[in-house]
Amino acid sequence: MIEMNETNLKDTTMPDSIIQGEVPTDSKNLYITTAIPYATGAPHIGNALDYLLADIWTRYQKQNGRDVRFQIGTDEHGNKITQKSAEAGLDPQSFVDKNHVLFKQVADMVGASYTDVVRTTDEIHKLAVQYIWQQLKPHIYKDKYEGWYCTGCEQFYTDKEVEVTGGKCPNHQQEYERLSEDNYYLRASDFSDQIRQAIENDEMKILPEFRKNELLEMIKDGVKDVSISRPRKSLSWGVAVPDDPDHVMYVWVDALSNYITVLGYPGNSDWKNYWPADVQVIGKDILRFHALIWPAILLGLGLELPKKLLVHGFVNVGGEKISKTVGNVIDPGEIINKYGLDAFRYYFSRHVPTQDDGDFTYEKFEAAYNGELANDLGNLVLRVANMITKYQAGVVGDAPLSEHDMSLYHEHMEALRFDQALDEVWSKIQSLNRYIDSVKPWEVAGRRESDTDAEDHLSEILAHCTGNLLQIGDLLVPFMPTTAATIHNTFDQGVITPLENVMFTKIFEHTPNPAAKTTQAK
RNA sequence: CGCGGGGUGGAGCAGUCUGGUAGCUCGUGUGGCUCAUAACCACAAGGUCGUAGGUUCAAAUCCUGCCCCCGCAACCA
Repeated sequence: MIEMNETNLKDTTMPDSIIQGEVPTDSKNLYITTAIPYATGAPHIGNALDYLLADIWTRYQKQNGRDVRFQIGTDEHGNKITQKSAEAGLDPQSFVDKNHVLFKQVADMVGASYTDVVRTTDEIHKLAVQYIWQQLKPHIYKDKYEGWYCTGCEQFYTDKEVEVTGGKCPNHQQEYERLSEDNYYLRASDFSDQIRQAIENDEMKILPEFRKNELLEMIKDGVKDVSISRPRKSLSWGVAVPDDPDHVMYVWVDALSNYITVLGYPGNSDWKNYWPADVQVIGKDILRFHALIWPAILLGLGLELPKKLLVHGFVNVGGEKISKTVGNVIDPGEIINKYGLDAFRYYFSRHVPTQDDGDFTYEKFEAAYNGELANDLGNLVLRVANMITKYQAGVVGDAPLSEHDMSLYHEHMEALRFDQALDEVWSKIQSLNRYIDSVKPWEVAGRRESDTDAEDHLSEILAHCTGNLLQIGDLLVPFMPTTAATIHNTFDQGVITPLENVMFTKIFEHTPNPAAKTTQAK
């Protein structure tokens, strides 16, 4: 969806940063990726979080004048797909066609402004992956894989699984056999030192830092080679290994390569304008593959490593792990329908720590919605707009740009701590509420008949408020696009555009309504 | 001895690297204000900082032991 002709414009028409001097000034286009979920079933909140975090970074960079490409997609090969599609009475391709749409819908639902969509069953992807395999050949070797095999399941099981089940397959009630088969292996060990160094010196920066340390500890003795194929008889739904039709690619080379094949690698040289990726957003469960196997592939191809891996955590519900059997799955659509998209984006970007596990309950969500969005922000916008309408017939004086130092906000953004960046915005919102209470514009308005300076003073105050709100609107652009637009539309034109609706109407479905209590007390 | 994260007022967290009045948000109580969505603002109550010891003039912060919670543990995609 990126127009090709945009890529060469950057030299002549590089836009000025909206927020000058606050961001690094290298002018390269940026590329941001999300993990491609396995298209076996329905999307979950973790996928939504991937899309959201990537989108926040994308919008922030676009706001700063960058040209950003943002990829989403699905991983559509493997035995689980074959199995699930059979259960659903579909052929594998129809099955993934159907599921692919579900993931795309979630991305759309959370407002992700992606530019590219990749599917591992795309013809062009499969061809590119085979090309990649060819390039990797100096680092590929064939070896025996030996393990416990169930002829009923037609697959291998780990020692641990065999131990847990007492040596008998629970699905087929038969004993595992010791079998061996040929696998191709990627000699990731060739790149142990390079990978370790890239992680150590932040050339490929892993955020948060404790994940980086965890990983370095894990590979202090080197990176292990990894099996990257299966015999066709045990894995049919996948990309054929070039020059060896009896073998099919296992997930790694196929799926991880999506990050470059979607850019057009190797055929369309436009990929060079975007790779290496600026940020790759992943969940903590897939860090190892992205920090070890993926770099091995890239180094084998002679490509640069991604600049940053943003590792987010999991979302719990009331402290419990989300699980389908427990039935505590949360549906983004339900939240968005009731509270609105911006409220959803707000909660999951501020109250779920960007780089750690978070917790969701409807109580917490609603408390944040009513307390922070409706009371702090919505009410602030309304009270300022109202005073301008009431005291100045809606005319906004010259709003001086707020000279508030927002370097902390930008520091947090650059560090990919979106939660903390929003904390800064809210502290600004609170300051403005305090400011209004301390200067008491309504008293100033009341003095205008007797005090000739009052008129000027009042308009100064309201202009100051307007300037601050416009800045708050700017800062909210990456997080809450609609809200930011509403703020700008209201104050931007020199004359107040009255709000059509109250922002963030109070909702008390999961928290007590204070109105009931106050009435009773008085 | 597998690796890592964490235990701070009712709840959720910051502070620990670079020792020295324990801070923030919510909740609770009192008061103020009226521009505003029963909102906003001020003040107050409430913590022996998991536990036992050690170092120090001084420890949430440094050292040691112990207890508890939570992830990861390589083919699971």
